[in-house]
Amino acid sequence: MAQHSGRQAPAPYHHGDLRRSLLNAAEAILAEKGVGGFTLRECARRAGVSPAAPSHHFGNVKGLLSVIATDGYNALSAAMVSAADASDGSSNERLRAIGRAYIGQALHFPGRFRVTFGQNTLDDYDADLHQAASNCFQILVDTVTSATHRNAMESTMMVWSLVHGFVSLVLDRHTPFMDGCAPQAEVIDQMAEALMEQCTRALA
Amino acid sequence: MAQHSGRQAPAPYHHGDLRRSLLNAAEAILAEKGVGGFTLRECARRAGVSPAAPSHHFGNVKGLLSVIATDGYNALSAAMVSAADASDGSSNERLRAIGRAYIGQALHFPGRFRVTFGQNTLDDYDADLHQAASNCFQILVDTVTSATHRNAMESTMMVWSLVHGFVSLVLDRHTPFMDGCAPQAEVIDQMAEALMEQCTRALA
DNA sequence: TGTACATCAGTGAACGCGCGTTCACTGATGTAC
DNA sequence: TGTACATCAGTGAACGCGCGTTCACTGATGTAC
Repeated sequence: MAQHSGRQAPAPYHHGDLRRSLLNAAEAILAEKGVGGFTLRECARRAGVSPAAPSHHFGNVKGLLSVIATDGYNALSAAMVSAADASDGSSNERLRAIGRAYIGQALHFPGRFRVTFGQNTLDDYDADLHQAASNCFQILVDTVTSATHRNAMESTMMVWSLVHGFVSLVLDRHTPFMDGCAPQAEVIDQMAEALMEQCTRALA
Repeated sequence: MAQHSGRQAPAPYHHGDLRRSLLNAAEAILAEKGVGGFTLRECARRAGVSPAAPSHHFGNVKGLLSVIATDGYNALSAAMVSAADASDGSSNERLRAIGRAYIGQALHFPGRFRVTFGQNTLDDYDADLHQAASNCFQILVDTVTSATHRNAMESTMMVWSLVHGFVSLVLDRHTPFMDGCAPQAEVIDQMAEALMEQCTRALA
């Protein structure tokens, strides 16, 4: 790769940052084709390296997908926390904020979302992955709990199921509410907002 | 295949009912491995025929999956209608009944559910498929509409997202509410019931 | 500062594999006369 | 009823393909002295 203009982060090795490039390529493929359409060879191809290169960074295909899933949980946790903190601070607004954050992360990073929450073909004993998933769920539980007087677990699953179902339907193109009209982000956002509104009402 | 005891439906051809056997095998594979793990060859293997046999009934792999998806929509429609009719008839009970029916179909026939609602690799121009999907959605819309005074489309997406998200999380093993305890159907049913209760409250 | 060596990132060819589909075929079933 | 023929379900070998991973390797970078 030729260097572009200006000072960049020093390219430490041959490629620069192949690990990052491979992860980016992987997310792009996952977004386009889903987990079932992902191959390590295409990932290498898009990053411009030989098919053997990824093994130096991730071992094998499960290793790479596990890293993406872990990153996905951590990014989602960070997005939810910062959205809640940026809200007006009422427990209800915090709840809506993390709902929006979940939907936003899924729709903006569908590749990551699909491997994070899709049918699990990852290493069941990856400690980092478990920890990241557990942290993420805890953020949801805590926020929901402080926004409702109802059963905490039921309320949490209510919120989670709702936002998870919505983004799943949107990503998988089951969107009859958009019939005909081109997939405009605005229509989706409005619907998401309406769902969160109904949801907080149910938990009030 | 040797005939078993007693009179059976007459075996019309060589295999008997290969078409049905292939569909059953396909659903089993899809339930175990998801759409990404499905192969036509394994399907033929499980049905006990050569790899070329399925092409006589379905053309190719997309053809088979499209039939399963169409069947999935039709079975879901039938299940929702009969559940609603078997309820006490109040619009709220009808709504809960179809919610339960959706969850029940998905959890009892996960293979079918995954291909019906998963990331779409099917023929976009399959008229039967479109019709079945459209009918199915209409049943949902009609039932929801008569159970709420709120915006029909928003309410419909609320119910659909909720049940769809819940079964997706359960099928993909994201069930922290069952932490540790073996996956008991009872725990899942209780949670589903609680979610439907909260949902109908939101729409009341 | 120079030099020898260890480490490490990436190469490219090769492996064995299972896949979807095609093909000419076989043999059973159905039908016209 | 018998017979010739058409139809149809399923066979099994073969095809070309892309896959994940392995392997010995190359050449750049880092380090000890």
